[in-house]
Amino acid sequence: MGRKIVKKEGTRMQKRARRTRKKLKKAALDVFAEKSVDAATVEEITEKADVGKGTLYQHFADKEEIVLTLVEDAVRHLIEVIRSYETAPETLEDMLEHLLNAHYRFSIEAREEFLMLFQGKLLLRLESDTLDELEEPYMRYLEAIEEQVSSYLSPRIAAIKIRRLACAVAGFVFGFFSFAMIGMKEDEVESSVKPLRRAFVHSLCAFLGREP
Amino acid sequence: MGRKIVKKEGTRMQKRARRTRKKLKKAALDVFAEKSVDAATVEEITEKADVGKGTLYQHFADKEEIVLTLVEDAVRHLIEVIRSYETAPETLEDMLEHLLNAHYRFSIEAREEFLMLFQGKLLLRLESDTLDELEEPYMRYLEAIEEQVSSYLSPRIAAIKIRRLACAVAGFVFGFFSFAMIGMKEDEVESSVKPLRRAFVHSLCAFLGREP
DNA sequence: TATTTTATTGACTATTTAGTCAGTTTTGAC
DNA sequence: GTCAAAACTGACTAAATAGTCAATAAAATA
Repeated sequence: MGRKIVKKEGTRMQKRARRTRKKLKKAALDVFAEKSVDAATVEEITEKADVGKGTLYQHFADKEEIVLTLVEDAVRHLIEVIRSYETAPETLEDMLEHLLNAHYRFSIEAREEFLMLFQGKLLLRLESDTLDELEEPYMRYLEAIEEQVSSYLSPRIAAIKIRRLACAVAGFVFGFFSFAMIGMKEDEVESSVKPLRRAFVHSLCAFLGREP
Repeated sequence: MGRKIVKKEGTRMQKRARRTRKKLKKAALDVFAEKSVDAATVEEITEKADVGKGTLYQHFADKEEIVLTLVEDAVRHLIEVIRSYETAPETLEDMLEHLLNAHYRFSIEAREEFLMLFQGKLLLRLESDTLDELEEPYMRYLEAIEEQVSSYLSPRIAAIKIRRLACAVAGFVFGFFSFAMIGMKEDEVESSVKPLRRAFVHSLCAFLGREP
């Protein structure tokens, strides 16, 4: 019934709707970064967005859909950051260093997205009663990492090895920050990134350097 | 009021209570391994344990307390595994390899504990509205890793560097498995552990090998 | 066995929360 | 201006869920 059909390419009205949707997404992201997705409530979101509760349901079918939307946005953004560099890295080592840097930048500049993405609930799903629609963006993310490194590798290198590399990169970044947030002060985290990055990059190169 | 005081060191009755408590803990662990702690319900737990709902509240003050208890148990168990070896590793490299092995064994042999421990919700808490009582076991865990490696290191080495190492180990293990569970098949995960472990251990040694 | 103490139970309450919908406001068309 | 369409609203409903408590069962004691 009340679905938006008619008209077509309005201006004022559509602009308003887009603004509202944006406010909702921003508010939801903030909430999801603080609490687990399960613990967050729809009213927290709409209140933070300063809109009525019903408005959320005009823009999203249910809570699940806004989560999915935000995760997809965040992954798209992260992939963008991963793919962006002024000059293409020369060597595999440089590329890996770029990848770790990119993740670090992302964790700083898009803190909320980073926190939301890397809540384990989203990752460690086994008997997922929730659709694995949510896994799909994460797979795209792994594939984006693989795409970046694969051009530096002999095409003879086994796909599984590249997959391992991607898991190692993603896992290390995500895991390290998780524990660093518990065990370190803010500034210690920052100063830890550089030396560990070098060491980790070296190990990954060694890993790939062996037989294909 | 209804608190267990009197008597002292009963037998039949206390045994029964202990059995019930054990059933509750086992059931709760299973549930928490599958769903996020937030999403799990008390009735799911008591039903799985095959006891009345009220029984849980005789053994635990509230949901929070059973979570905390389980996390503490699991961390104690993980630390035990980390500390156990027939012959003490000779070198730092061996010790690091042992640590990664221990984590892998733990993830297999105590799958439920592993999954519960490494749900991001438990890790990535910032504005924790929940008490940071939950963080304490994780800190103990980091410290247990530090304790293991520190005997191989010059006492002049900076504490922050050891902390970084611990975060790197914990983060890598936890993060790698999280992503591996999405991106790999069961058997691929297993075969990926060994080569990555070697590479990672090498890099950590290199990391510590530099200036103290 | 009769009595007391402890453990267990599950119906019940109070609260929270996802999702709805009739009514209101804003925008657009004429 | 008037009317229609779209966006927004928040009180409301239905369902779920944490936690309680009077009643019951099991065990210990005398």
